Amino acid sequence: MAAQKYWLMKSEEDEYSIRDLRRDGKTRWVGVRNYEARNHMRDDMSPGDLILYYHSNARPSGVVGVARVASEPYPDPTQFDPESRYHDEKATREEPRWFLVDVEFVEEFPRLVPLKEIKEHPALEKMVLVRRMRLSVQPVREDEYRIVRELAGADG
DNA sequence: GCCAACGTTGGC
DNA sequence: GCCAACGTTGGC
Repeated sequence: MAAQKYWLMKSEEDEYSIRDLRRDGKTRWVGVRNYEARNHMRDDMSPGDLILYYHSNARPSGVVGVARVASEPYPDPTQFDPESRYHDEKATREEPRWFLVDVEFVEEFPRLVPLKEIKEHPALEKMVLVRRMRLSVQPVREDEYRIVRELAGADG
């Protein structure tokens, strides 16, 4: 049994919020078009990994809940679809460029943990979220995951 | 809506 | 392979 892994994934609140994920139960994480984010999904994610769900472009932005990786990585079908906003004309089915995983709802926190609070927390200063802007899929350490959940007032 | 950060593209 | 131009992310 492999060690439990943790991630943080960003979604614009207006685009696909944690309420949308709760309603749907599960969704394809389509539209990631950044290589580093893709590599995390394609190379390192496994079913059962836990995800801090982050609302960007929100008021305020922050971590709002937990989701779980619910599939093995596979090619993002929107890259092949000329009608999609995520279409990539350089991608082929023989050589897909973009990969994703399915993500399922686990919990919405009693309260949002604002980015500001994460930035100011001494034990969270090494979080990728704090150190790197503009990375929508990123690894999280177990202690960071635990602290964020505590800040959110989540049970367990 | 503004704009800084920063990843990607393409000319050379 | 460098790097300027460009486009996007995402906080505020």
